[in-house]
Amino acid sequence: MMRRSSRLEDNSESAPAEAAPSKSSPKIRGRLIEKTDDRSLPIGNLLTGHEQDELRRIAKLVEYPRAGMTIFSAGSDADFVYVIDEGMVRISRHAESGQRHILAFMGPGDLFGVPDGGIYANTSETVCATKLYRFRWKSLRDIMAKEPELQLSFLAKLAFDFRQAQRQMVILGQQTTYQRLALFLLDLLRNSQLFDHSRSRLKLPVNRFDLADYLGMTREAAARAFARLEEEKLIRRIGSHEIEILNIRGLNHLKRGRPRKTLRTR
Amino acid sequence: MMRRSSRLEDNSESAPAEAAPSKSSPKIRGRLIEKTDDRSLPIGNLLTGHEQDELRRIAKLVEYPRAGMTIFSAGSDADFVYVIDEGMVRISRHAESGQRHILAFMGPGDLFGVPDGGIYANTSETVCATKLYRFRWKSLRDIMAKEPELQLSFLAKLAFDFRQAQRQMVILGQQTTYQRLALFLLDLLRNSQLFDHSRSRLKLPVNRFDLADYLGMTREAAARAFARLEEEKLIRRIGSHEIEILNIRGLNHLKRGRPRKTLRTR
DNA sequence: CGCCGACTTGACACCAATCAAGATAAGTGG
DNA sequence: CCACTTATCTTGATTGGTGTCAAGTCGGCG
Repeated sequence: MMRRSSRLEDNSESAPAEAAPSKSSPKIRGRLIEKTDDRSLPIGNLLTGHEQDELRRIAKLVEYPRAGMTIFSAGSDADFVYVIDEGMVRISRHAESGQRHILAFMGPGDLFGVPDGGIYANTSETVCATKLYRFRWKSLRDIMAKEPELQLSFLAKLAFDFRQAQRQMVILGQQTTYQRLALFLLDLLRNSQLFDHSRSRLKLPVNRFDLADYLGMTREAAARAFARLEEEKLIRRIGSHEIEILNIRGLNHLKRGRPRKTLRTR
Repeated sequence: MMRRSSRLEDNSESAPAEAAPSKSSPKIRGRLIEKTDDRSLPIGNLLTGHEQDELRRIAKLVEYPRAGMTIFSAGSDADFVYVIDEGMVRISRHAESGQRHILAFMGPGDLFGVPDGGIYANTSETVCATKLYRFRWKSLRDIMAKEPELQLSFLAKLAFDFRQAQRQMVILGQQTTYQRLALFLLDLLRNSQLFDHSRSRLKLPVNRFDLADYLGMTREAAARAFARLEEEKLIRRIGSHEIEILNIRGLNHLKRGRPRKTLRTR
């Protein structure tokens, strides 16, 4: 919505998506977007080998007990970098028009808050109760300067987030609302924390607000997109935060279909 | 493009945009996006200090004499990483629907072709005659493992591109076609190679095809957006690749205005 | 001069943003 | 436990924007 802008260039971070269980929904820790590497040890996978000890020295565990808490705001001085231990965070920014845009949902093991010119480019808020490892950026930089391996994992994380951003650009740029929603649901399906294969039930970790701002549409459009997918027997709504998947192949087929009418042959 | 603003602490890099002179337009080497640092030595700014020698050892200068040549395609094995010496390149990807989407325009000094799991995630094509420094990824990785400084500049480049991608996400997600176009033009204005302050003339380095695919619209929508800006006395079209800027403040005001009708107050 | 590509304009239909209102669920206090 | 309030989600009606199809213009090049 609205809000204004921000304009800072960018910052932040990255990637995947996860979502936030609203208060009503059960607490969910799953990641929206699947990654190939194991995330069982949030810090662990960031640091391989003995660098981990170095990192732990400067890490501080901080807790945010409720949803909707601000971790940092766009434009403020960026002293810290964070790695999620538990919970979920949304990275957002406001366009000059005031519209909020959610760039990514981050889950356990994800890193965010990389400074851009000394300040944060994005805003970061909890989406549920969350525990974070906090690193002073200066200290982290010093360690990285001595530990090429650590830098490489850092680089890999950044590269992954970058790819996610590019993927999201393509999604935002060219699909209809229900196609974007279908893509989003397909991403969620890959998360075993959210998708119960045996019953074909999928938990939706984000509310309609965040969903709409992430997919570049309004709440109403999101609701209508759900309605349309239901009409076409692809899904069945159980509650606002849970659906039953009726036809995965149908959902997959959607994203291959022509965006609107015919395929442009440029 | 986008701006490249300035804001990276260190160095910079990457991403943004430049454009391609179409065959009809005069050859343009300027960067779409202005950078603060001198680019006389494209490789130079990637490497500070003696790492430059190491890099030059494994660098090979390759030339692509014409526009529209493919440097690499998405999905192919990624053996090389490139740094632009001269010219312009567009980084694109195709959605499952078949639509092309241009993720970024890259100019001198920009780095691209970072592999993702051993293959290229995007396609890269020349937008005009171009000279590139080519690095074997394996070799570059070996050097980086020994040179933390080099890794840092690499990281900074990646971080900059990432921020650009995030900025583009916000643009794509929420503006109308003429607002997106206005933003694009404002970015171009920052490039002195393209904008003649004294006459208020701006050269458009990209054709309507690339423009539309970069801003997430059709050629027709792009043409109509130009027409609308002209109706509102903000610009005047001189040719399809050159315009006169009549009201910069008006253009700036556009991006702050409400996207469509009223400001949503969520 | 005629072809051909790039660009522009028009007509039309459809989608989605908006505005408004209702339905459902959650939280609060008695 | 129920009444009330509030937030969230859904549905409906309207309108404007933009994709699509089609036609026309402009400019370069043979």
